Amino acid sequence: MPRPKSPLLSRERIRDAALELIDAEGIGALSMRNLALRLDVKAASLYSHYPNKDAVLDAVANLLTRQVDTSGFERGWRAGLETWGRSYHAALRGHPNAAPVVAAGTGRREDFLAMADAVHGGLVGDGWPPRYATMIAASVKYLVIGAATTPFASGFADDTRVYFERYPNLVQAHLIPAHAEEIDSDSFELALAGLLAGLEPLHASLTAGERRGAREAGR
Amino acid sequence: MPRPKSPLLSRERIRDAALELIDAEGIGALSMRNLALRLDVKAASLYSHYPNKDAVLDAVANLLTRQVDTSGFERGWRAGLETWGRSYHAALRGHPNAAPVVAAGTGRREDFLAMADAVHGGLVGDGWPPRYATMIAASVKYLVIGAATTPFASGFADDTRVYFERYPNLVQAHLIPAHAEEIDSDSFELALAGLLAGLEPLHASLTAGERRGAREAGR
DNA sequence: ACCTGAACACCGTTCAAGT
DNA sequence: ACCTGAACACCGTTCAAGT
Repeated sequence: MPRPKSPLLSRERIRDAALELIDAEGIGALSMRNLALRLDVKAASLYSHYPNKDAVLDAVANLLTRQVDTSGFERGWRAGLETWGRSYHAALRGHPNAAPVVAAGTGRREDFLAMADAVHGGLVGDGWPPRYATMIAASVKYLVIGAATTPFASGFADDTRVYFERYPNLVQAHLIPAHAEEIDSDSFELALAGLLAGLEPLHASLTAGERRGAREAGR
Repeated sequence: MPRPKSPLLSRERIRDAALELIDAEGIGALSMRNLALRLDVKAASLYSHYPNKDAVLDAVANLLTRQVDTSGFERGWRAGLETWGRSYHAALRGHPNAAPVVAAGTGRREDFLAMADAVHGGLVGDGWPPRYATMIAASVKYLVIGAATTPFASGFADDTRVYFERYPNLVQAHLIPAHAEEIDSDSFELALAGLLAGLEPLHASLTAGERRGAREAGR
């Protein structure tokens, strides 16, 4: 049945189906043939809408990136980083199987660049010199990506008894799967809070004159 | 030429060749057929030494994990985390193409568990309650994995002029490829220093009595 | 313009066969 | 025990053909 009068596919439908497939069966299950099957279509048809598989993955990554909130910088650099970090983290934790997709190849994705630009602007706008703004944005991103792609507690074997003899220090609550998610989110919050607390004196040590100079040079 | 008197392959030779291949051509180039080619052998031969491709990748990950130094905790929790974080980061940055391999599936790898156990023991031994030890170890791991798998500056297009119009805030030094590596390592150091500085008052707020109690309950 | 069938060059893995 | 050839069920991608 070639060339139906109303198209069977669209870029959005393909992208959404790809995310569903990743959520349900993991990144390993996302093949062009498998994706086509889900859309009641043949694999070759997808190439009428995306040039290749990577482009489909980019569309998924952009979709998730657009959920990230960078509006908090209106209330200062600290509130901005908190809002950004938490919403970024939440977007990835909402689709854990897709997190590595979002983490990869960030540098040439449209919506990632828009996000990075907003964050950098927010930091420079509240007095951080551009070079610090770059490093601080990178730091928070490291935490988000690390937390989303390798949650600490998950991945341990379900049968914790295996560990008892060889790894005495690890036999703690964090090996109990039921606590895993809570410990992961608490760890992210602790790290974010710790980092922001550690940056506070650095920001304070910038004199009013240095802050103004940084703001002017930043644009 | 089946069954030579002295074996052509060994687990170590296969694992080392896999790392070389990943370093030279990236993770995408590591196929069993390609790996076998490099060892002057057929793909099926590899299955006499490893049950599957994942096991080869685990061997590579374990090799890199064994380079990580957890001895610093003898000089206190802060020195321990610095030594651990830096050596972990350095091990992954030395093989950037392999970093995602090390990041994945950590929970059931022998050498990762030994490392995590040493870190946890070092933190609890210097007064952190077990639950905090878990979260702090997770935090530093997040930074290391995030920094190693998605270096901030890399991945931007070489031609930075593309960004000028649309992303005014991003047109800074960090878009210059020559500075990328320096900014990445500086960012990691800033994040680690910030996090440790932020944790200091938390550790100090634990009274001597609470510290003793934590140490006793931690084993 | 949009979908299909068939083909190409790849994969990971298995297994009987050789020594 | 260790290596091979051949096969299986998969991949991503291309392209002529159909309407």
